[in-house]
Amino acid sequence: MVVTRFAPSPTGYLHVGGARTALFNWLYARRMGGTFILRIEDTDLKRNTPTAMQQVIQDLRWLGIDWDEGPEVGGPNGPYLQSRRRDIYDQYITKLLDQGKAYYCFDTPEELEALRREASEGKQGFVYQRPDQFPDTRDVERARSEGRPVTVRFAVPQDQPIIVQDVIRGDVTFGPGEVQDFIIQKSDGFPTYHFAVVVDDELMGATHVIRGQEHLMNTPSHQALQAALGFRTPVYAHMSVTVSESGGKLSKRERPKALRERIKSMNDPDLESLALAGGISTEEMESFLNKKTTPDMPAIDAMAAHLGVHLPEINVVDFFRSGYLPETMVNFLALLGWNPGDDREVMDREELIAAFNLDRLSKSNSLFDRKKLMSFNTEHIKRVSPAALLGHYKAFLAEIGSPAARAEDERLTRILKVCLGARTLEEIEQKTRFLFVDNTKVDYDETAVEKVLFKHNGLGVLAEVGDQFKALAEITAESIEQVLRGLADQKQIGLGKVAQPLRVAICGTTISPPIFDSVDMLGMDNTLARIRIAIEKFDNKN
RNA sequence: GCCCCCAUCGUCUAGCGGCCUAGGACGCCGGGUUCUCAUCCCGGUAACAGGGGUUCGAGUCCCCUUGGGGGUACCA
Repeated sequence: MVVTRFAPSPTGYLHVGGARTALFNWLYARRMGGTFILRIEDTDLKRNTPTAMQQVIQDLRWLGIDWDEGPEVGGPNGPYLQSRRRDIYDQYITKLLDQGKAYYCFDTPEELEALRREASEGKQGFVYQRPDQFPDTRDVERARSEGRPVTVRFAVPQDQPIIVQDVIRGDVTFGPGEVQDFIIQKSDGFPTYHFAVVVDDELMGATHVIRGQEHLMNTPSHQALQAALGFRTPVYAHMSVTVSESGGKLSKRERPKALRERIKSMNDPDLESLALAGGISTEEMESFLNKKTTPDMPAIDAMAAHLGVHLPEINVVDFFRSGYLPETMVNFLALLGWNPGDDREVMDREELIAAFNLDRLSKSNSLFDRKKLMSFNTEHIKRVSPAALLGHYKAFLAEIGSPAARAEDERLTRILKVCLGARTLEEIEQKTRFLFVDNTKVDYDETAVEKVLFKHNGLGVLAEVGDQFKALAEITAESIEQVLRGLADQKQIGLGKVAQPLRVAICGTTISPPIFDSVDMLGMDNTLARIRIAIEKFDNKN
């Protein structure tokens, strides 16, 4: 029986790197008919944010990654929040202490820092000196009374090499002395990650640990701990890392960075109103631009929205808000460091599960290519069922607060149908926003008006279109098409010369779904009203 | 500094000693379809990081160099 787990620390939204790790573990469990566990690693009080767990859970749900054990669903090996498992960790810490396999330390962070600095100045690696005699309980009491911090360190056996058998990388050997003693219990009484992960993976029965390459160096420590506690060693798979276009690990810092660069590239940014939009002070803005501090994500998002700039998506929720489908994300993320071994690329969850295995994971890092992601999204928009697409679209509209969110399903279905070929849901929303604004509130694009209405007798043609529409008995996309094509033929001009003025009149821009559908969806009354308004508004200016 | 991992088109990758004059996809460039945008169709461009071995034969195995990434926390 295969048991895998995803163990995020709740520090904020789930980012794509974490989503990929979750996905690989989930795919493997599903492929093998095993169990997938969600465990929250909240052992660092300083880093945890209260809502982060909910955000991570939401993001996983959106992706369609479900868990058999974990928060909200329970399970036989709970609790699934490490902060609620303190007594369990304490038992094992005591055991190691009693067996002389771990020892108390009283160093202050400052002392350790000084030792490290000294080592690096001498171009030496820092090695913690294990005392010849381990402190006893009296020493602990004395240290406590002196106000010194008390931590517990694991004494890593130094006589044997430790071999990590990684399914992706093969055997990786760490010589004796290369793995040094490390803290397993912090001075606040919480276990460190290294300890909690080992205990929980044992107790929860994890058979396979699929995680990022950044954990490879931690693995010998974990194995030493497993040996000392008499635990199994799970199968390890250290995946390649996903890097961003700007080089380096795909990081949450990219969004603030992109925004900062954008602001700095503006010749006269209105910093005051921008700070206001972000809900931060002008001092904070100053500090942000000088790379001293970074406002929180909502502030960054708000400022980006205020400027109308598109920040690179990093968190799963960013992709949702940009109009990507969960199917796209799952497919694309799965192909970052894995492939099915044939030429298939566009796949749904079931196909991925059926094809997934651990032997086809690649060793080298991969770059997150947004262009390819977009092409995958185009494919999935065409591939998912109309009902599923409608569901995704409604969720998207609600998330971004679009006025279209209130539209009936039938109307939205029509919109999706005529927008097939769109690359993102955002594109569809923007392209059909004109359907949801008041006739008098159409936002006319200056260059579009200039280019289409003022040239080639655009307004004149528009007036004729209006006249013919008024005379139209039956109103369907087909009859509208007949009118427009007939008019173009009659005037010996291209259809574009007829369609574009009409498009600008009803949409305000030169971009919309096919004009016949656009008119039909808007309704003839509204169309005639907008034609009249456009002519009144622009005729005298020509 | 030390330790570890990695290395095929711009990008994701196929390739597990001869099937490779290196395949696919995205991008890009050119052409076509079209009422706009997008889609769609056709064509093209483009890679085995460098140097040594091993072998009858190396993209595929070994070593070195270079480059990239990661680790070196009372973060996970």
